[in-house]
Amino acid sequence: MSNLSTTSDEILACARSLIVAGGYNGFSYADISDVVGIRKASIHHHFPSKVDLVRTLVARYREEAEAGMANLERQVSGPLEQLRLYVGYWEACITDASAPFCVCALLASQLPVLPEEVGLEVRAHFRSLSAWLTSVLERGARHGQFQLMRTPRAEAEAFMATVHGAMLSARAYGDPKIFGVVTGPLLERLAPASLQIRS
Amino acid sequence: MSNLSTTSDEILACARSLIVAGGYNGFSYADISDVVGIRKASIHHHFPSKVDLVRTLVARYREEAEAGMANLERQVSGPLEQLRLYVGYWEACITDASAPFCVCALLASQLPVLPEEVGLEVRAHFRSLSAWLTSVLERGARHGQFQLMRTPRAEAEAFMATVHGAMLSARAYGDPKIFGVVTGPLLERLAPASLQIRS
DNA sequence: CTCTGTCTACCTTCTGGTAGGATGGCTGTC
DNA sequence: GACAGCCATCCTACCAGAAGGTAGACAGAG
Repeated sequence: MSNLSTTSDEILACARSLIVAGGYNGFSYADISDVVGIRKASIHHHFPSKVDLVRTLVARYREEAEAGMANLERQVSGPLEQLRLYVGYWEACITDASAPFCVCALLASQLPVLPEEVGLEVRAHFRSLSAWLTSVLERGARHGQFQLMRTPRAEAEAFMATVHGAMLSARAYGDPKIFGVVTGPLLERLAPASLQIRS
Repeated sequence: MSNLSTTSDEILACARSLIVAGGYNGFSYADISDVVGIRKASIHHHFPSKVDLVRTLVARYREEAEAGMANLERQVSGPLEQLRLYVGYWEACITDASAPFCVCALLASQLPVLPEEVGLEVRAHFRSLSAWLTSVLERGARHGQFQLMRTPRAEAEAFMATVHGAMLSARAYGDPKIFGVVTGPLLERLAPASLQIRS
């Protein structure tokens, strides 16, 4: 508990970036071993199996995501501003290429070949993100800041799907700007210019 | 050239469904061998390397996609109806679970770990799909059937991203209906009820 | 008699995983 | 303070199986 970055943290961070690049079957213990500078067997000491490693990694990712949402709830008042910051977060990640894809979105695409335990964590992330977006949209609609054409839930699902699709397109084109092109209009549509003055 | 379904066609079809399930690193020659009922070595006779197999597979997928778009251009007059059929095609694929994901969308998510030749084909698909959607939206806007809030290109990118995101969500939730929930409003937004009468 | 498609048999490298030994810090006891 | 024991971490060495791929034999069709 002494140093800020323990070996197991390093392993998790490394595995995360490898998963973001290529998914569950896109990396091996040997890859981590190369990057972290540790033997394969030592990784097994921290995470007995690959499933353990990835389950832990996704669980931690989920915690961070929930913490991020809670933070937006506490520190940001306006629903529109909350969504803007959420999208802005990803725009920054993609632009600086630090983590240009959501771990759970990537893993979800391979759900059929994922170990069950990992799949469950991935699904849970989708549910919790969708639930938060739903609550933000609902509040925005109540306050008259958003004009929803559907139920908050449906709009939230569409919002989430579009953000994920925008990540994919940015990767496919190899152009971070496309993420902004796709997500920008999303916010404008929810809150037409006439309602945006107060934000 | 005698039978309608040659061995190499069977291999391609099998590989396609395996890729749709788990991506490039999610299947092996042995998996195909099991399904098709042929030895691994025989697969190598048709496709010397895995890269050959997947490149061919994606190239063929692209041909089919272009043929599908050309077909819509020829046989369907209204831009709105074209988009409706495009979305409906995927809705059907997802509902009957026959091919519940776009091969290129799935591969695009793993672009960083894809062999370069495959990556090029995948990108080409994104460009051609986006170009077709742009032209459909442009035509619809000219004819007054669509109300675009952005350039046709930007709307096309958003449309494509949302469809891909909807596939992902349907998979994540394990619920085909979510695809319709997300994509339905897409069309309504482009062509508000007041303009939809004629379609 | 060649060419296509399939086979068996084999190779090399990678993969996730295990066994067991060295090191070194922490704790409890005298 | 010295010492024993314990435990966490990392190591070397190994394993079985899966990965993609090759060599060469055989059968049948043209």
